[in-house]
This record gives sequence, C-alpha cells and structure tokens, in this order.
Amino acid sequence: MGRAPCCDKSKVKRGPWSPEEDTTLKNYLQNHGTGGNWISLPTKAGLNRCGKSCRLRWLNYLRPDIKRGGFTEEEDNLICTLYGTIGSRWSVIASQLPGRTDNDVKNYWNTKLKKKFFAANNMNLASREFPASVPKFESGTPQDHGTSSSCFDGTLPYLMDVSLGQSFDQQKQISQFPHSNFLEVNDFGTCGSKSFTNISSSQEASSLPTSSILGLENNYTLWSGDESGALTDYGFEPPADALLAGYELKMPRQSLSIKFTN
DNA sequence: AAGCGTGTCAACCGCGGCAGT
DNA sequence: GACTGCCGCGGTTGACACGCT
Repeated sequence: MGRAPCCDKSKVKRGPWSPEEDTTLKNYLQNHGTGGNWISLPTKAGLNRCGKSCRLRWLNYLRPDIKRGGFTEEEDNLICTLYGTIGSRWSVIASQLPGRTDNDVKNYWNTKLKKKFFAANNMNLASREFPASVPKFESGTPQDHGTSSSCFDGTLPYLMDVSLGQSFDQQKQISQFPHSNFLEVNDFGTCGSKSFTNISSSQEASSLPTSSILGLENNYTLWSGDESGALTDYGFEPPADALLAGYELKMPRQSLSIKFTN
C-alpha cells in the first residue's frame, strides 16, 4: 500500500511564496512555534499551504539565524573536506556551518563548489578517486596534525554514520581487537534526533544493530568503511589487528570512539 | 533586440526512519 | 508485529536571471 499524500495538493497553493505568506508564517511561528506538528500548522496559521512546504520555507528561508550567500573560503574548504569524508550528507555538513541550511549547502556544492573542487584536483567526477590535496594525515596523533592541513582546521566536532555491515564482522567480539585504541566508550550525547547507545569494550558486536555511529574524539575526523578505497589518500592506516580481522576502516590511532544506534 | 545556453536557487517529490497505536 | 502518520533528508525540477552571440 502506498503512502498517503501529506495533503491534498489540488487544494493547497504551490510554488513561490508571497511576502504576505512569509509574514503570516513567520509571525505564527514566532508566536506559537510549530506546536510539534507541521501538517496542521498551515490551517492554524491561516495558510493555504502544505505543511511540508511551510516547514521548508521556514527552515531554508525565514529562520532568523540564516546566512545567505557569500560562502567564505573557510566554508568552501570545510564543505570540501566533509564531502570528501562523508559524501552528500548535507544536513550533517550544514550542521558544521552556522547559519547555513542543508539546501543552501547542497545548492552551493552542485552549482559551484563541485566543479571547483574536482577541477582543482583533476578529479574524474565519475570516479571515486580522491585528489592529492585533500587533507592528509601523516602518522602520529590527531593533535600533531589537527592544524597541519590547509583544507582542514582540525575542529570538526561531527559524527558520521557508517555502514559496518560489509566490512565489520559483527560476529567478532570487540575484545578481539586488543591492540586497537578505537574501542573506547565515550559519551557523544546526541546527534540530531538520533540517540546513541554506549557500548562497553566487552560488549559483543553481534548484539549491536547494523546502523552504527563512529566518532573520533578530539575534534578529529573519521571515515566510513564503505569508502575505504579513498582512505589511503588521507594517509590513514588501520590498526593491524583490525586489518587481520578484515575490518577495512582506516584511521588515525587515537581516541576513536564507537557508538551504535538502535 | 531576440534567441539561446547556462547558472542559480527556491521549492517540490518521494523515500526511509521513527514513534505512537 | 502490523499499520499509520509525521518528520527529515537527499535528489530533482523549474522559474528566473544573466551573459553571450
């Protein structure tokens, strides 16, 4: 059975928002908030719009803290770095750019930055071959290299979701990687609406869900297992015991934390 | 001036995830 | 566990602006 539409599209206005609609929505949200329900909001606010459309308009355009246009060189670099690391997870990337929306970042990437990024690095867009000038981390600690890259300022407090299913043998006990530092338990709190479950180093990996969150402490970066082909360009090397176990994730050795979502 | 191509960006669409029942 | 409804996300579209011929 297909999903029912969120509203009757024949009865709601579509297309560009008028200044009056903007004012109505803005005033309503500033006075009442969303009330936890975008679908019913347009009716309450007196707008003949779909709830989704209202949400999008507010989040991408009307919110008071939004920065428009004029991406800085630092922002460019951060977007490139994050895109190279986590791919097109625009909401995650945008969360690292105060005042920027995922839509904004996505548009900026698709229209300008993509060409700039790939052209500057002589990359083939169709391939997953990474350029030589993306951040490199030599051997050593994150602290040693956090500010060493021109394209990475060393402060990336983000988490990323990685699909461990293919490269991580979930039947193995975590304690089978005794020499690796990445099996520490640390509290990341929450990321967006997702909650995380701390694990202990003795917890059996097989008991954990497939969807996982890996994070690096010390504001460092990390990499998803399914992008391992590009990892060597970052100078990442896997812990030897993880390699032996067939675990493809390569990363700097220090204070990497692992968390799993439900 | 007109036509065309390209760039920009707001908005839409459909899906996955999640919570509630 | 199945179903339903909503949210949030990434991909895509389309209107408009602008520059070039």
